[in-house]
Amino acid sequence: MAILSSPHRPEQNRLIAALPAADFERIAAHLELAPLALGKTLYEPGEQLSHAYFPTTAIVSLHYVMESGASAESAGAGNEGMVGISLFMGGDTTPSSAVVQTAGHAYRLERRLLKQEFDRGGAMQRLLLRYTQALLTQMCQTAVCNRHHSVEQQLCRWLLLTLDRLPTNELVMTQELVSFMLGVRREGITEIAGRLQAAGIIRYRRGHISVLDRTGLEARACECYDVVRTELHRLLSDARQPHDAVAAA
Amino acid sequence: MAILSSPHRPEQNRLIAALPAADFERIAAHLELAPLALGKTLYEPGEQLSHAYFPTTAIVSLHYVMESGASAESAGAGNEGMVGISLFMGGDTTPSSAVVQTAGHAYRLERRLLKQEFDRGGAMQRLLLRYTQALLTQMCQTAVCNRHHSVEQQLCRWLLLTLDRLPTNELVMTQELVSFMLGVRREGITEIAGRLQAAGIIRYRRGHISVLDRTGLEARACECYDVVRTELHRLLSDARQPHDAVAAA
DNA sequence: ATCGCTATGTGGGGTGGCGCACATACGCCC
DNA sequence: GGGCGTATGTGCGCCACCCCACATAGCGAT
Repeated sequence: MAILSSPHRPEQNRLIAALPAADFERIAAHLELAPLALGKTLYEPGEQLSHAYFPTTAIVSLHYVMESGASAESAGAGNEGMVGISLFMGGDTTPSSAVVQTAGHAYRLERRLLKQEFDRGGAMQRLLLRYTQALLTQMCQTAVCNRHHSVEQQLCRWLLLTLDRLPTNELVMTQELVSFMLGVRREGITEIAGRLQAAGIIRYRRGHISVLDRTGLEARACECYDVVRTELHRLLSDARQPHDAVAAA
Repeated sequence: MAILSSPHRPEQNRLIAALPAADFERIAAHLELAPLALGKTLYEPGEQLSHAYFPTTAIVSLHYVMESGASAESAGAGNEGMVGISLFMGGDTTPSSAVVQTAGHAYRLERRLLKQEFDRGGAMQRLLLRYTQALLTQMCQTAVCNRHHSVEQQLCRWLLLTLDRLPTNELVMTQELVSFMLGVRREGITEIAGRLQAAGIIRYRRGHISVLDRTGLEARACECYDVVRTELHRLLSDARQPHDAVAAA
């Protein structure tokens, strides 16, 4: 219960951290720390968010549930991004939902304030649009990956992407939950996890998965991990560049 | 060779048609008609487009080609949309490519003019962002569809989406090309097409596919078609609403 | 009308992932 | 520290889809 000197800071979210001081200060007072419990649904299809969420330690899965009940993740969002694209893209809602995949915290910003800040056309807009493009890449990659890559490759990709959003090398996560995220059978995950453990790449016990050999994981993952990671880095690393640096080209 | 009184008009593209007169007139003179030949690549991974394309009769497939050579479409763009999201989203490039799937025409607008218009923060920005959200929905749906639905369902979905972008009920398209779009085996398409023809839903001959029974096609397609279509309609039908009509809520 | 390229048809063998039905065992809670 | 709920392990049979190797036939070009 660290009431005083909370260990939480908005800058733990990389989008917020990338904001110029002036922009940050304008919204800082309105950023509200919210604990996100595992399994909590941030929004359901067609439901409008009251706030945008900027995760610091939590990870949120953008999920689509089909009529049959089957589902799959199309992308995830952790400290590198935010949840609530539709608030500034103009659609207000989406047909997908957002579920907390790893418990933790996020800072949230009221819808109107986000929109207001976005409409200034400054750094926040630039950042959010670039992040949205990174999200597009992630979804595109998920689509193609689902088509062509084995479940083992996809599991490795997913573990790496999740790991990149965490400070430790341990995921608090049952195999059942992982299978839910990937939209595959739980038994399939069990079998593959067994293989990976036998190879010394991961170690797990009930509800915990530790990555021992990141390189090994990368070797078994498909190219999709690299594409998503590289593209995210590219889009956000030079996010402070002037809006139309391209005009120089 | 209708040199005089060209049958082409920019308003055949629904995004352009949705622009208010003032915005349209500002760019009208700069819209350049471009023929898009089947198979032409508009951009490759990492390559910056010089123009944004607003298809009228052409259809462009947003495609991702993997290291292995396998590939799949993550979304398509026809007269309901445009090609060149990354020009205004700030990333300039994407890791995917864009290939002409159905020959036809598109109006193109120079990169700088598009960006300039986008940065006005007016109707064009609103429209492009909403369209981008529709594209996100399409990719998300493709991802989940690739995971859970049969090739037959996916083919039906794809035929319907393509049909919606065409004035006729006939696709000029070999089965091989269709299989390339969906990222599946050509033989699989042959077999399914045979079934659909036997059921009187389609009729085909070398390089041509005619849809005879749209309802039958819808019955065999997965829900994904409806989700994508409905969401596109929702996002673009009220695109003329004030930017923050939501504030009234 | 014929030729030849390319699109379509067909079959066989292989396999990854699914669904189901359990056995086992970890670890939290009392 | 024993018990129980839940997470993990395992073994089937099955089917959609894959890969490969051809046979056939439509249709444009000459």
